[in-house]
Amino acid sequence: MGLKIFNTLEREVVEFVPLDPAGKKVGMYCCGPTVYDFAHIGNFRTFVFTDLVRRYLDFKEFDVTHVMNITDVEDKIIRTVRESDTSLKEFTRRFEKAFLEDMDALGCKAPTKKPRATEYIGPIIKLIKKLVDRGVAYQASDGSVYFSIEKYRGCGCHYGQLVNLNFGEMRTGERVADDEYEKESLADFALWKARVPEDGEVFWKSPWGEGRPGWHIECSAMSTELLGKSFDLHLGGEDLKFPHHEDEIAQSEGAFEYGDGEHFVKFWMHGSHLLVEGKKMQKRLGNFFTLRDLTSKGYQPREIRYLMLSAHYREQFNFTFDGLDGARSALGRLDDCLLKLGETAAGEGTADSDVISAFERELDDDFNVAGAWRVVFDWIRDRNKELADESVTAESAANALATWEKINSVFGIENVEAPVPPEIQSLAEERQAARKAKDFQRSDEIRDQLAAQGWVIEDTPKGPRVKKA
RNA sequence: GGCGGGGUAGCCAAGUGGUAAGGCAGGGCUCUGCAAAAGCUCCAUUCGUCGGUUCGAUUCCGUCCCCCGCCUCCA
Repeated sequence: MGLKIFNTLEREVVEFVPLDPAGKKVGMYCCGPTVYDFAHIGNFRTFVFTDLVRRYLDFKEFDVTHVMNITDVEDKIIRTVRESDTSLKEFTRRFEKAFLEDMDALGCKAPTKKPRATEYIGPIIKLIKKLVDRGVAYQASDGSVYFSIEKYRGCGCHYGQLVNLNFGEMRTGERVADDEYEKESLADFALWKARVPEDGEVFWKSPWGEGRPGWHIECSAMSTELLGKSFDLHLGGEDLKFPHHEDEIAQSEGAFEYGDGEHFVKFWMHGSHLLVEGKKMQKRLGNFFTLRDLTSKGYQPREIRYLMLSAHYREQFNFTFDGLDGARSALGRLDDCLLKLGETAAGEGTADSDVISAFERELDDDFNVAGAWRVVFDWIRDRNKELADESVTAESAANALATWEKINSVFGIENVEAPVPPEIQSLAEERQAARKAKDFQRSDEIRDQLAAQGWVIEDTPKGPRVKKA
């Protein structure tokens, strides 16, 4: 069975065939965070999407090198550093740490490599030098180095691979006016920004004088440095298609020699944005959430992850609190079933290959997570039926758990069981004694008391089961 | 204005040229001391609009309406 993905480059769903002749190694690059603030759940939708791709490639037994950059030098960062007492490093490391903690909480596997832009200034300069030497970049009178789209196109290269560009028809809004540099053409973009007083102590030496890298160049430099001039997969949010990814292509294909049919990146994948209650997330609308905002409201990261994994990555997704509550219920159903299976299981199980291949068939189809969840929930219902009519054996339960483990290696919905505190446990025991004595008034009192503390009791034929509400 | 993605039950969300998965919420029943959990069951004659093609369209074509994203340092 082969994986098919929507390749932005081709604008259609195509078979995923890695560059590696053995079909084993996969180089994957994801545009990571700019660490100037806590990331919001919209950002995390993209990272949960890239994690799904990463995990599924692992599941398919590809040998994946997953690179995610950390952008730790950028206009907003420099401004904030200047306005505060911290150093660039101190400031960015703080948010990098927070970002990685959030990623971990959301069940995202750590990328193989997490290069920081500031630690790749050498390769960045090397790459810009290549572009200047090849005549597709120039230093302007302001000292900055720009990429010339005209010269690039003149070399027979194609600018506008990911989006259909029509510069004449484009709206050049306020954002261009902000960018007052001495460029030859409006479409040109900065590779190296000459040092200005506002940059403070944030600068590096280069053949073009002191300055700092432009936005796009870091990704070209780090990806080609770590994955080679051609690699398999590049992912990011849909807003990055243009200009960021388009410029990455231009910088890389402008700098390196590519043979016929060779490209910087073979497959591009873009995740759609998250809306909140039907609207774009904006601070002034009050619908701007970080992961920490949600966890402080009592939501669990796994619930957020589940919610994000309930919609196709190329569909715009509407985040709602109703949806988040629904995610909790759905996960509760999974947890309960798995808990019961765990109580019965013994020995090493074997995953049910029919279920796994049905699951795989769905994900092979450009990550049809909804279809995959259908397979999971149909399977859960069957397991519950067996549990209800007591036809589950220690072996079948173990097999079911092995099946789940395989599924969960892709979905990564952690099920951390809260340990039952001793005082809760003793209350539960007291209630059970009251029940035995048919003192239902007392036992219901205790149940209410437990509920008030966030614990629920389920009476089963095997005795009471205490779990977190 | 240019480019792109959508409109499927109360909500979220798959899907197919042959008569609508799954999840959440809701109703009923079984089980239970009562619950909870679970099971069974009900819940879109209908897939934004209007036309067309077809034996048959939600699925193909065209029209229109609406929503959303990008258009130069935002995932």
